[in-house]
Amino acid sequence: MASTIKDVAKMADVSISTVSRVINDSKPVSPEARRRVLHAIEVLDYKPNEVARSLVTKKSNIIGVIVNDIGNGYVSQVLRGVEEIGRMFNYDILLSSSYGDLEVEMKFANLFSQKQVEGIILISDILNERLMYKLDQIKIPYVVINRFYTIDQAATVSINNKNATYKMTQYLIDEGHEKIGYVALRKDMDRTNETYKIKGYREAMQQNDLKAKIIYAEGLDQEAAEDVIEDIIEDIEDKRYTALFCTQDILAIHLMNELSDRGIRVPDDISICGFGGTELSEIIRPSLTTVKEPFYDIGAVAVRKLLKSVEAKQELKRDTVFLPVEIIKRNSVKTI
Amino acid sequence: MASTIKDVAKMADVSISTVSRVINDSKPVSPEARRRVLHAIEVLDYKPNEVARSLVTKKSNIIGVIVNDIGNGYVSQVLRGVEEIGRMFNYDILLSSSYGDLEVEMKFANLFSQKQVEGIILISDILNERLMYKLDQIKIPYVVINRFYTIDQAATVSINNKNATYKMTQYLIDEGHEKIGYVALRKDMDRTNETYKIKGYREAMQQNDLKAKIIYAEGLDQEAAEDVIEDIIEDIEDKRYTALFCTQDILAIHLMNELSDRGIRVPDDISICGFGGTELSEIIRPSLTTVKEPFYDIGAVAVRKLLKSVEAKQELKRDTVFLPVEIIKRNSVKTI
DNA sequence: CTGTTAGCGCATTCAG
DNA sequence: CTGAATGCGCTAACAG
Repeated sequence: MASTIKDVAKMADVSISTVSRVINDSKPVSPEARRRVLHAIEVLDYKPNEVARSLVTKKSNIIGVIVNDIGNGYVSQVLRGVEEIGRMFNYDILLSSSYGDLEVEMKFANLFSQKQVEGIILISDILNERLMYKLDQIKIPYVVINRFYTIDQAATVSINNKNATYKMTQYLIDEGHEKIGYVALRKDMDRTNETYKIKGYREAMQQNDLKAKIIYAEGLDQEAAEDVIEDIIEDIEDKRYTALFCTQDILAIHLMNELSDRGIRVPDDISICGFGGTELSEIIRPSLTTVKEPFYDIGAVAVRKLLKSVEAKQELKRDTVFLPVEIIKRNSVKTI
Repeated sequence: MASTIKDVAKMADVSISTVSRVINDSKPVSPEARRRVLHAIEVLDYKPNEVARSLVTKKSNIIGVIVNDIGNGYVSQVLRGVEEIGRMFNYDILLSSSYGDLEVEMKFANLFSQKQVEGIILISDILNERLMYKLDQIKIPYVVINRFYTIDQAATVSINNKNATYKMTQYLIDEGHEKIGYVALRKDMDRTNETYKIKGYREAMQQNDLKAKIIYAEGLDQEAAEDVIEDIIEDIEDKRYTALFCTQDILAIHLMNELSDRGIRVPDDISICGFGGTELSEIIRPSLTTVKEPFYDIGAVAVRKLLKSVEAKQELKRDTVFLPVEIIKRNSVKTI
């Protein structure tokens, strides 16, 4: 059995209050008593029981993180930021993965609430409004991180999607491209960031007197990429596109694969760029020119926002913090 | 303020013991009392405080997971298994990332111990013997998951590395390859699994009267791949290798990239295969033939082993559980 | 079946 | 500066 504050008190021949005081440095203790206490702590290898402490202080120093899927590269990158900054604030992370099940997420919220987490971070690709409503009800502060959906009613950290696609489109134009297609994801579009992304693209095209052309994909996987390519293969062969700007790296990569299977070379025959800046985009050949989202920073800023409000005991501001993106210029885009 | 057991008792007009009994279903309660309690719980939206409960039951239902880096794909895949199975046992996960700092890992162990975790899972690429020693001392059961190092003194889950490389080598031979090189990682080799991997490869070669040839890489990154290729480029051009078996997927992919840069086609000019079965191996073109390590299962089995021993309150068996691997046949290997 | 009591390990009044 | 006493929210004897 691990030793308790009582054991230390007995050994140091003081009361448990005194021991508590030297541990927390909460009130003056005579040098002599302190010495004895410290010595006893050392000898007994005493470590305060955080559970007992939490019960009385009502501070668990734990935040809950509910993610869609830890195995997802995006999620785990954001999680890095959350974990590292959380730790700087002396908070531990209770982690759970919902695999997209909304009901499961609700259960986790309850569980975490029972474990007295001081706040929750949601990292997901889906939107769970009921969960947010519930968290509001039980008054647990939370920050939402969602790559796809636009969140308005909660504290969240994101990038300026419109600005991001604008910049990339402008970059392509600066490289001499005029026939640029944007491959968008058609899914729940009215509530997702895709709307903003398309706006940024359109705006850049318009301002350069270029014609915007949106190509819709039904998903991000290989199959979706195949469909897209089949739809536009003739246009590509007829050189009616010099560049394709994809809404996600993974889709861009699948597109490149499909193109390559059909003997179309990137970037010689057509330029491709992505969005995300995932690890993949760097390793793939040709390496992918892409918009780098600051995943780590998003997590870091979110947790900082959360914990600052927790520590200050004042309500979380329900706004969106926007972080800057970076255009990573690599080899999938050719200068014309 | 959230409601407590007292509030429920008062509202249901029973004692707190009765409330506790219906919550835990620990002792018979009259239907009438139960009804009233349940009603009160419903109305007050009462949720038991797990911290208080932990304090008295001495069960936190939390396990600590110390990882090298959550951002690492291997780690996050294993973590999936740990999380999902842990949850089946009704355990939550306290997560921390050490980024390879041994001292930091020691601190986490202390922290977790103070938070009364019931066990710890170590997922790492490095070896921290002091940490294991410490966990033994403070008597926290733990399971080690380490892709690289061979662990003998602790409970661990792994694959049979020798058998795995044997099988892949045999597969290559079955495909008609005779001049097969094995690209190994030269680093701490006497304590890592590389030794076993090489053994498996050698054995398969020997049994087929083929000459084994080990090529050493100094790392897994692009630079290391470049060095390897430079070392053996002439041998490759002279067709003195028909296949290269790489000790890790990522290295195989970098190798493929380097080869492609030099105009050598995979698998037409040379076959390549990897080890790991990471997401990358599937997406890359040509898709990589590889040994698939069951990352998810490794995590799942590890946590099951840990929790079974915890629940049974009997000491963890300090052995290695071996899980089967699978040869994934894709397009980077050509039949000769 | 039920209520009273003690106590988990600790922080924090309140006297001294 | 220090100790005794109280209670955080809950479970688990114990007595009825």
